[in-house]
Amino acid sequence: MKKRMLRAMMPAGQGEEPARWQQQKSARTRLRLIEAATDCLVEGGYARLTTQAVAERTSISRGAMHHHFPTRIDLVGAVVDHVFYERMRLFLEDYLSTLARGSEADILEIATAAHWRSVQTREYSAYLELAVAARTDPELDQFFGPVARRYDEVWIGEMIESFPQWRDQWEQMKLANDFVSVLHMGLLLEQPVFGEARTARVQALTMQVLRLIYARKVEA
Amino acid sequence: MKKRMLRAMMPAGQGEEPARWQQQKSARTRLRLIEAATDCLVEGGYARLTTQAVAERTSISRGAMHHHFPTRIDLVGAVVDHVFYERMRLFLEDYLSTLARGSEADILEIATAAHWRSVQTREYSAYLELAVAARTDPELDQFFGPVARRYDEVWIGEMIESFPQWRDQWEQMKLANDFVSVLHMGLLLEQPVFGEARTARVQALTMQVLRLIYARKVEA
DNA sequence: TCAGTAACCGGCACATCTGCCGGTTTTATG
DNA sequence: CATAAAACCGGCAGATGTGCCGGTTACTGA
Repeated sequence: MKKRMLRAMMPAGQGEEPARWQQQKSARTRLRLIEAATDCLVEGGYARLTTQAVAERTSISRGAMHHHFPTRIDLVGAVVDHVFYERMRLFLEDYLSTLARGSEADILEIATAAHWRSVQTREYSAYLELAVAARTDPELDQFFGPVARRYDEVWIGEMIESFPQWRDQWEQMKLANDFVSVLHMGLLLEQPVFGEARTARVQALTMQVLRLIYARKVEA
Repeated sequence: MKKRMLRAMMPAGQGEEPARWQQQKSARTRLRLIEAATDCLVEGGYARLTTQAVAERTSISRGAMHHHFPTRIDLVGAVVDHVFYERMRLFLEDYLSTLARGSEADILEIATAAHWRSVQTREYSAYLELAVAARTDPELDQFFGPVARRYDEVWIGEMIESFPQWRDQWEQMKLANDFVSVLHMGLLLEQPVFGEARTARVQALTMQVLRLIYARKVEA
């Protein structure tokens, strides 16, 4: 089930804790470093994701950091994996719990609202920073590109599992999915200029389009 | 007419060339610096927009640069103005010339295609870099935010002039406009993952939605 | 208990970028 | 032609970031 799909995005060596205490401590330190690096990313952009800042923030010496991540790009690579994994995990957690709570709204609206919330998380901000930076930084893209494509595949599988209603129209579902992804990303970036009212109107339009796609009133 | 609207976005002191040769030379040097800075932005992101790189690229000494732009942020501010101005100018140039060429496609399709092309220009890449960097850099946002809002206002005026067909439904037009802006931005960023086929499908859907908005088949 | 290994420490050398400065050349003006 | 002003030059100090290294401490396994 979902857990198996999500697991496909899990960063290597982060499964259930192993018996060795040293490895456990190591994993905990790695995670602290990755989390701090993500903070830097969100607060200052890719350029301010610096080894020094991460060391200070975690109170971990640069030497210890060098032991876990010999170079900056090693850390960045780990951040890429972690951000994608957390992004999907957080969305699924939110979506499934909202669904379980049994809202009166229909599933299309629940899913879209959950996706919009997921786009406003710090993990998505981190993703955005990485995506834009990868456009101009081949070294980063070397990590980012493959993981992004993998994420896309896993995501599609996840959606197929989560939306049995679209069973006999997977193509429509994929289109609807791409549509919302693209639209929410742009909306997030234009939000500061648009303000609340215009943002809400575009979101209302989005819902109408999704219903049209589902009802096959527009051709995919 | 359009020229007056566009002029509202023109960077200060860049009108018709003045008689003084020295001012002319100064303006030319400033422009060379700004253009080079834009190149840096597009090729390496906001972080790689560095005074050194600009100096090297233009073969202008750092001293001379310091005369025109005392600090880096001064240069960045000029870049912001220039990028927004050029972005609008290029779109209008493309759109109006396509229109004048008298294509058989309808105006909605022409405008949307022109907008998609405009999103793929280096000026739009520069805009994107600035927009994302401004999210985490207050110093940059101090320049970017106001200009972005101003651009938005001027753009709306420009659209009202360019689309008399929407005369009695400006609200629909604005919604359609926001919709396309947001969608093309997201599409540009997701393109590397989506590939050509999925990108084209979302674009086809976009055209259908625009026609529905125009025909008032969806409520704004 | 006693090597051996993993985790951690902090300093050094090197590179890059920024802001600032004194000085030089070119153009404008009376 | 002389004087001022604008445009240009290149070097300096200071700050920041990176990779690397020898050394120290904590844990592991025989």
